[in-house]
Amino acid sequence: MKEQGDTRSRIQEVALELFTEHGYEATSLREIAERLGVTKAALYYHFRTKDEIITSFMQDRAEAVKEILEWGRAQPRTQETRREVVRRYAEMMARTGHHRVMRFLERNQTALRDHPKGEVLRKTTLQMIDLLSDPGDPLPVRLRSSLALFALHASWFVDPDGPHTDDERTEAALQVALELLDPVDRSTATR
Amino acid sequence: MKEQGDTRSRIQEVALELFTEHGYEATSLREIAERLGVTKAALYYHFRTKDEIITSFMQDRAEAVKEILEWGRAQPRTQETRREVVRRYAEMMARTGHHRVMRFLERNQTALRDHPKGEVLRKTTLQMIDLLSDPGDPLPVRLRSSLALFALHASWFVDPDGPHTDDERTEAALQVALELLDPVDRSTATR
DNA sequence: GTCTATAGCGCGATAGAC
DNA sequence: GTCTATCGCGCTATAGAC
Repeated sequence: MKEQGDTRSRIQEVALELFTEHGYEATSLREIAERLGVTKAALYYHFRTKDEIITSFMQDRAEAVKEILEWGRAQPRTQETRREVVRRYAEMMARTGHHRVMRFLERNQTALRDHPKGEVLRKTTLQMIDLLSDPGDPLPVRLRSSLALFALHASWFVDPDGPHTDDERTEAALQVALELLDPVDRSTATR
Repeated sequence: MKEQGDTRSRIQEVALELFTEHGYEATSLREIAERLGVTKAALYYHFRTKDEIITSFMQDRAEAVKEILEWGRAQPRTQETRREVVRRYAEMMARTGHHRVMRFLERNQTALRDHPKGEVLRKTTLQMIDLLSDPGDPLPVRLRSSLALFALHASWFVDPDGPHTDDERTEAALQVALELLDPVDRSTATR
């Protein structure tokens, strides 16, 4: 996903928005073309299929997650490593607009069920959860790990009309995710 | 959604499963009919449109949530009320299979974007969040409320191949949701 | 690099027999 | 209550002109 304003990038930009807003299957190439002021056939010059449009931006998102994953696996399996993994994920997210692609993926889970790149991206997310807790841990622990990761994504869509800045969203996401990762002992804690 | 095995119920059952698994738009009436061993035309005897199939099971889910919502609004706006709202939601969920319809809704967000019943169900969920925290509360608080509700749904889909019983899922969901609702003061808490 | 025109297909939905 | 047969539509994708 380049920031450049060439036709190829503009197609990706508009497609990601429409696919997220109205759904991948529900969005026709005609709609994308109309929004851009060109015809369907023009899109086929830049992308060989409708599928290739989404492949193009899911690819590098999966690679960004894999990078964090590999760093985490090379570290000792401590709680501090887990905290750092979450911090790196949050930082990457804020830096790359990762959450926009994740939202697209989330809202088109069913349509992308058998999509190779969708599967890869979903699988890396599951591996992130397995890095934040052990697969054999009790269900509440597993649930908290899943929610920690989900919190990072969800923070961008809570109170969408609220006055929250991007920095506030990143900070809130990180705070809540870290809480979920290190639940305090409630039997001795003060309220 | 009756438990009876008549054709109408079986259509709803199969449709909900396929719509959740492969997506509403991606699932054709032909597929549903084939799975049931009948023809498309037979479906049209029981439901006038494809749309009506999903309307039929989203309707009463929205009403179940509204019931809890109305009870909660009639109570004093205390933390104990909020806890009880979450408990009642969890109980209703375990009792009615609510989570299956919520998962369907979640995974077909885009397709159901302009669907009247989908909007109602989504709106009642947002109103639940507004019951668990004030719309003006700081972002982390809002995020926790959203996650509390999401935890109740998500608990059914974490570790899908794990050995967890329905009771364990309900209990874990409730525990984590209540934690999110009443975060302890970490500055004085013991780890 | 973008156009017009169209092929080819599967969809939701309907008509009417049994 | 379920069948066969079919209609009309909009979709992805392609061919070939400019």
